[in-house]
Amino acid sequence: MPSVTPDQLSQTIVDALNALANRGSIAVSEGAIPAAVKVERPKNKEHGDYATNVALQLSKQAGLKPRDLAELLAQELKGREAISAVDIAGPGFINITVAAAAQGEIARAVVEVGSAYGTSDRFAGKRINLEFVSSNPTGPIHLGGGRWAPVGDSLARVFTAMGADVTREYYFNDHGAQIDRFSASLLAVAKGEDPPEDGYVGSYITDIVEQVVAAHPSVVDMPDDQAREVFRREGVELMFAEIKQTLRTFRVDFDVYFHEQSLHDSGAVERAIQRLTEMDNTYEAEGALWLRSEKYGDDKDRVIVKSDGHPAYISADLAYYLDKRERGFDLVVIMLGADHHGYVGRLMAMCQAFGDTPHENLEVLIGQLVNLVRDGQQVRMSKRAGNVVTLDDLIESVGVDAARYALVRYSSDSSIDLDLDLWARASSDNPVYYVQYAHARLASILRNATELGLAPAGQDFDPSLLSHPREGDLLRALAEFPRVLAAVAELREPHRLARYLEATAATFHRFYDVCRVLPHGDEDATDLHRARLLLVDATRIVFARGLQLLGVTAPERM
RNA sequence: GCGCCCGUAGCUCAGCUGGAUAGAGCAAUGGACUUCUAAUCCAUCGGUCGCAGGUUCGAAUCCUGCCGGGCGCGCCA
Repeated sequence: MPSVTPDQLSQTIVDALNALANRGSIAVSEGAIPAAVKVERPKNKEHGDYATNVALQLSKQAGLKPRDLAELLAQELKGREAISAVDIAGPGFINITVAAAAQGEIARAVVEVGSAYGTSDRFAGKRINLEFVSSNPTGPIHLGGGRWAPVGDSLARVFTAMGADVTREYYFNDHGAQIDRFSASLLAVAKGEDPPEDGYVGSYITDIVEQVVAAHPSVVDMPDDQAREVFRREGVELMFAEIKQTLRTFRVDFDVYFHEQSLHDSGAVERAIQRLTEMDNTYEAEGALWLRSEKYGDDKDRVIVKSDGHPAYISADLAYYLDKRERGFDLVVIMLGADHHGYVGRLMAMCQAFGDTPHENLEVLIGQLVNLVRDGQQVRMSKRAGNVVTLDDLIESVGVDAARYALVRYSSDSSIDLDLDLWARASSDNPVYYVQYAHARLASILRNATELGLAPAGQDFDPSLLSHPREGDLLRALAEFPRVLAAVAELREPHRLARYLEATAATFHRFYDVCRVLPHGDEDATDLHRARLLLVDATRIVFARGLQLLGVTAPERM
């Protein structure tokens, strides 16, 4: 008997609908029957293992009352293999109970494919560029951009699991006025002066000055222009190194570190502007060159070359986007903090001005702000950075696993307050420990089984033995995993994976509480022991894979 | 003034892109370890889903208008 996943159940229902239509039992036209129907897991256990609302959806077209259509469909489904009971409830829901044997097969199916379980080819052939964090090299990574570090990385991992060809990219804004302010700030501190207006402050500035002076003692005797240049070059280099180190510590490995300066040096900016001009998407006015962004949905037209002849900030973004597309990416995703959401309109307009399709070739994801809370008080100032809270602050307070998990656990649409005391705690209050503990427990059972010389059921596996309600719950949870990964990829929402793992951890702990896996003392091992061991094996695989996709370690012991 | 995000239990947040009696953790109270990790489990308590309309078989979810909070609205980057 094949295993029953929600997708397979959906297919079974579609087949049943087609059978009814072909027989003329329902008057639904060929194309009206969907390729897939919604199969849900009812919250109420009395509503079976799975439920579908398809009778409610199709009743109007079929010219039948929902319950009558449900009745016809239920009769059609009843004879099907793997389905043990079909009931109609409420306005026309069809509640399905799956045969234990078919459900038990899920354990075998998971173990057979191992860590590949849940992957698919739905993004096969798609080349995706993910740009995230992209914190300026004028200071440590702040939490606005830092929130995207684990989220973007996790998305990359899931896209890859869906067959996509993914590039993680970090954009260094190492050109322009802010870098000037940065080097001016370094110089001022070196000379014992107050930093300039809009300058950068914080102990990290002093650190950099000390390092630059130590490496280049002569800098203190240079004229300001020369000294500023040394501070600029060396200071930015030190910030690059520090940012990369933070990311490495955080287990976020970028494939490309892209420097804004290179777009200006290579002439890419001019080429992009020329391209837009050829497409009649620019015009000159008031001494500046403008992009016709309003025509493509932006609030207003935007200056791309200022009246002083210097390119505006957006000009590099034009060139950068074009560069990504020319490198062959079908989809360009840019992840920004909420403080940059005002930029979305012009980015989308830019995309369209190049002849591309917004939301298809370019997506901009906005992450709301992250606050840190300690002792019930919002952490406002960083020792390091003076005016912002940094990713390093979070990592130092709670560790890499908890920091990654805490940032990836919530919808990016919500601003969040992270309680540092909670996330630093090694207890069940802390969701990351709760999930990791489930994995450690599973690993422990498998370890003990090995010591007992007991192996999971193999060819002789009898899936119908896994008939305990807790086993059914756990099997259905495992069957959800592919759907969860698909939702994460489609919606670009990795927090769904974290929530799934938490719910599945709870399901597993409940199973563990009442279903003894290994034989007691000198008891002989039965087929049930070995079947449950297979289920444990499958569950551990899902936790290991899920945690890996979140970039969080899956400990063997805790 | 305009735009984006949020508003769900005392607190922190989910809610499978419209489904059935709205969920979890924490906090509070009371239980469960001679057996695979108690970093666990069970029970109880806790709600006008910000407010008001609308759409339909059905709305926390979609639409409109208010209220409240966050963040933005530059020839800065």
